[in-house]
Amino acid sequence: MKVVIAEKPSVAKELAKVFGATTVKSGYMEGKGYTFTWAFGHLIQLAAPEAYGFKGWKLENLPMLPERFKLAVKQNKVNGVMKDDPGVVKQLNVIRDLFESADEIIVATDAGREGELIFRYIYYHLKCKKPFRRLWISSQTDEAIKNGFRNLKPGSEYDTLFYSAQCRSESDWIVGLNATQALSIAAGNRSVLSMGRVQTPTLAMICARYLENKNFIPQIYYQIAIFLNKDGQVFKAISVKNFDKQEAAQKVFDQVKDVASGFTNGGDILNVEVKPRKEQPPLLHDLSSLQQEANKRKGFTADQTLGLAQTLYESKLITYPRTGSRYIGDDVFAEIPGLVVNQSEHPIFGKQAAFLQTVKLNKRCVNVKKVTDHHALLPTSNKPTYLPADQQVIYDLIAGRMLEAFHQECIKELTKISIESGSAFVANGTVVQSPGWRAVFNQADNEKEDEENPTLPKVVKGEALPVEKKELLEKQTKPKSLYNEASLLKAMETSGKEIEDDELRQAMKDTGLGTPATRASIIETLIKRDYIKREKKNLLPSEKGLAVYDLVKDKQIAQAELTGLWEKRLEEIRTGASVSDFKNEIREYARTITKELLDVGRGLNELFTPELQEGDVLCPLCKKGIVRITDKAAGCSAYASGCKFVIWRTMCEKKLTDEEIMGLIATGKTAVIKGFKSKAGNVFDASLLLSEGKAHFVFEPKGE
DNA sequence: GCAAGGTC
Repeated sequence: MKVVIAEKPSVAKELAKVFGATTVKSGYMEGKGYTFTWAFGHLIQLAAPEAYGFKGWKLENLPMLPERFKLAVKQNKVNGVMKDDPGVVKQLNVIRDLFESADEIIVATDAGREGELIFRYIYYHLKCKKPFRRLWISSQTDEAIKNGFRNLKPGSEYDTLFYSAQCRSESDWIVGLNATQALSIAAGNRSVLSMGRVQTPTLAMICARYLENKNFIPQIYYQIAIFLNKDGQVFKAISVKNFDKQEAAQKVFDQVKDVASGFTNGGDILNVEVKPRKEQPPLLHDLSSLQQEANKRKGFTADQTLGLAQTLYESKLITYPRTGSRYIGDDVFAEIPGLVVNQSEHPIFGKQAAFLQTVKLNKRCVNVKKVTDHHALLPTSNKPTYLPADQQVIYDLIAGRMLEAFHQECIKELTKISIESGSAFVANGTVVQSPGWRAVFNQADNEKEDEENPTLPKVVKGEALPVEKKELLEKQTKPKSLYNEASLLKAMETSGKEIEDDELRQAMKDTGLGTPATRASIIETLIKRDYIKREKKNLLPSEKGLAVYDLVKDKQIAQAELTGLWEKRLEEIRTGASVSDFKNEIREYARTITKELLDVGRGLNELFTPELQEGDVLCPLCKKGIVRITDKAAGCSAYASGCKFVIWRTMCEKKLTDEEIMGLIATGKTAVIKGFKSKAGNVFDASLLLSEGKAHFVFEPKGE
């Protein structure tokens, strides 16, 4: 018997269908001498530090560098305790039994690095020794599946792909877990200060943009606007030059030959330039562009959009959503006319669907070389009947984008009129002559230039027109806007584009920061860690996020380029380069970053220390308010009362043991002060311990 | 209590 294992149930079922294996069993399907089973993504993952004896978060464990990594079943948290995921265990048992009875395994996980890892981790975890061959297809049409099965590859051909995947996985573990624990421990182990190859550069991007925006000093500049009249139609022209100084602008303003200054026709038309501009339709959606569009239009978060798309996918209304490709192959293109027909009744774009049936389809999105693990998002041949409003929005974005992508160019006419009236002016206007793909959603093009005319009258070179009005405009330069989810997702995708090195940039372009499937969860992680928060549509760093950013911004772990560097090496490993060289470098880097973070992380203590104001607490002895003294250089704060007792606490002070506290209490007095709030938002109770002329505040975070 | 990567 041959056992086919897919990455997810939907793919296994598609494959089974093509083979006519229709008997449905628990966790697999069978027929015609084949069984088709599936995983749910990563069932097996690298074991947690505890598996290597690293118990708790302790300085002496760091850096954690397991000699050989162990594999473990994916875990879930149940009532605060990690347990093997029961659904995963059940499916693994199915897979184990099938593998045991198999003559041969056919690996049909997604055609990519992670797909290979998903299978190999299961295979090695089960200690399976059966021979396996690899199915490598990037679409699930019958033709592609049949072809793929006729061309199964020896499993060993993908060994180097597995090594690169394993390196990715282990490196993220080594760097992420060590850096996280190092920073958290250094900052006093009061909360999780997570770090990672993807999340930290993402945080850095948000913080850097926030600071740039906040510290931006707007420059004032001046322009002059004049309004000309052509047979009753008024249009606006702007001075060609911008002026930094008001006086210079005023001088030009005074020279304008307007009607009020006694010039009947003071605007000389020097030139009229008319240029057509063709706008190609946008590419089909991948997950990231869908998330961006849904965020821009409807304010959906990346996470919401992913969830809605997943539901539509499970209802078989759209193709696989976690795709990073915006292209399809010729096999899928053959199905497009039918899919277009399906949209003919659609209330928003049914007419355009009907129109598309009468013209030749634009093949811009058809390029099988640009199809990666999965092709671009499309509606399926199933027609939705009723959908909840939010699902409908996502469905429409996908179906509408399909119509746009195969539609015709939008043709615009750009007109530029050059005018002389004391000095040089220019009037710009754009007229859409043929909307083409823009007719699908019929939405205004929001990328119009500043001060542009909606329509311009027909004027000819050599004419002179009256200048009816003039205005002196005071303007300000604007900072780059804060990140919102749409612009952040885009920046995560293309962070490679700002890299000079060509090869690096190429490696970066295919991957970006994170993957389509994980970007939404990276954003959610940053929010969960209190590093960033949503404010209206924007993503803003918190005080905690900024403090962490400030400590790590110059380190490699905060650079988006790190992913590019890794990708380049991983690709080399895939083509046969040494695995151990890379692994050794990663270990070395983990030692370095651990040391560095342990060192600088102490600076974060400040974040977790309550801010006391004078008068907040009265000294139990002299009844006077306390004052805070901070010595930034030493990284210490002290609190002092007016009486002979000096109340103090240093930031870097060792936490007192229970015995020590009991000893203090035995000799002195205690007072408990409740509910201090630190900058990071943690609430503390403090015990004030008085002893031998000194007193200590002992802060304990609440509810941890 | 940690990463990033999949997917339900």
